[in-house]
Order: sequence, then structure tokens, then C-alpha cells
Amino acid sequence: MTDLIRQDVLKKLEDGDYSCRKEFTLAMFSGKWKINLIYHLGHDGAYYFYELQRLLPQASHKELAKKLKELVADGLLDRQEEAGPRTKTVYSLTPLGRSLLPIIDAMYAWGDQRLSELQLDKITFSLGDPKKS
Amino acid sequence: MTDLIRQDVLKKLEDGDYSCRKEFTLAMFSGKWKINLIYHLGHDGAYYFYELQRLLPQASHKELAKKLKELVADGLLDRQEEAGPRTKTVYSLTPLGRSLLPIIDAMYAWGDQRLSELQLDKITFSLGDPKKS
DNA sequence: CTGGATCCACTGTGATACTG
DNA sequence: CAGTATCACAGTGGATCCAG
Repeated sequence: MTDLIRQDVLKKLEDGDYSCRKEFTLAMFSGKWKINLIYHLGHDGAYYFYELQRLLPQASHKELAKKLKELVADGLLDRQEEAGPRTKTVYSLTPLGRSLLPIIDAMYAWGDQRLSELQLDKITFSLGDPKKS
Repeated sequence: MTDLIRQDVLKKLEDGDYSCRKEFTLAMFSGKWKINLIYHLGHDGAYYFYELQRLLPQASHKELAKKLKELVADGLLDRQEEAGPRTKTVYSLTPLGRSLLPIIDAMYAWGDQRLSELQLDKITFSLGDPKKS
């Protein structure tokens, strides 16, 4: 659902409106699977398309291709075709894409922290007010 | 567009699946207007609902209320009603919401930088290959 | 192996209007 | 002033199929 933001921002840019700093950045990795793609490619190096498919089994073939295309269009990913009987495509982060990693890592850390707290809350709650009879 | 991610994450949490660190964080401020709301409340303090409306004129009354409700539910915003002939509601960031500011500021900085580059590219392009006859 | 097209169901959003 | 319901429409994503 997050592509609406990307649409909005792209439209603003077309109109010469460059007053959307944070929305622009958000548009880079919002949209399903995008943040995962950047994260994996950032930490593990390069991947073939079919490898990414295995990495994100929940993502449909179509969406994966679509999101990868957008990431390439935004300058975050590099795309290299390897000739052969079955053409293979390698994706990797560009330096620009790599520059997003600190932000994504910060998001990872924040989520990690927050989820720990939520788990503790849950346990505390369970102990203090058990649902079972 | 981006609420799909929020839906997904909330579902995962219900299922006891806490393996979605970055998606969880992303879910906090993806969704239209959310990042703007956090940003404004973080930098300016508290706002009445109607002030937020004026701050984000493009956002519809309904969506604003909906997103604010989600942000409160996620523990990022605090909501206080002021009694009176016309009930007014004040929104402000919770400490948890405030802890997101470094990430959002980083996104602002990244977008600022990137947009400058894009503008330069555009100018260079115009000079090198002018569209006009 | 990749990429794209089509069909279809569902979600997100805006406009409008109603309630307290 | 603030919150919500209803309707209508566009965007998104999954399944499937076809093409290079």
C-alpha cells in the first residue's frame, strides 16, 4: 500500500516540487518487500532473481519483479544480465542504495527494541491476569 | 498503500511471530501523512486536531482522524480531550514516538541530499542537452 | 531464468454527510 | 471541534499464463 506515497512524490518531482524530503526517502523503501530486498542485498552482497525468490517465498513472482524494477529505476539497485541458455539476472546495491543502510539498520534496531518490550508486556500481562480458567 | 505492511505486521504479532524488526518500524510511519504528523509534532510540540488539518491541507478530515487513531493505538501519540462548548483534542508525541525522531530526521537528511543531486542533474542535463529549439 | 500481461479480489483514500 | 459511516474509485497484490 505504500506505493501511493511513491506516486505522490514522483508527481511532485515532475511538477518541480522538491519540498518533500522525508516522503521521498520513505518512498524509496516503502512498498511491500522493498525494505527486505535492500536489507538482504546490503548485508549479503548480490543475488540472482531466483535467489531472491527463495529468500522471500511469500512474495509473488510478479511483485518481486515489479519492486526490483522500481528500485533500479530509483537508482538504488544495479541490474546485470548474464548471458546463457537461461538468461540470469544479478541484482546488487548501488552506492546510493548502500547509503540507505544506516537508516534501515536504525529501523531494525528500533523494531528489535520495541518488540522486546511488547513481548515483556505480554508475559507480564499473562502472569498477572491469566486468560486460562 | 502502506497499511498493508501494518496489517501484515500486526497479524504476525498476533501469531506470536516477532521476526519482523524493520517491517515493524516501517509500519509505524508508513501510511499516508503519518510521517508528516510525527515530524510536525516532534518539532513543534503539541497540536489541536484542527491545527493539524491546517498544517496538512491536502489530507482529508477522515484520513487524518484515522491515521491519528492508529498512531495513538501504536503508542506513538498521546491524545488529550479538552472539555468545552466545542470539544478540542490535543495530540502530542509520547516518549516512544519521540524515539523515532532520529530515524525520521535521518530520512529527511537523506532525502534533502538526494533531491539536491537530482536538481543538479536536471540542470546539467538542461545545459548539455537543451530541450528548447 | 526473467519479465510482463491479464484477470480478479481486496485495501486505501477522498468526498460527503451525520452525530455528539 | 472531533469522530465516524457510506459510497465510489484507484492502487495493489496474487494466481495464472505467455514470451524471450
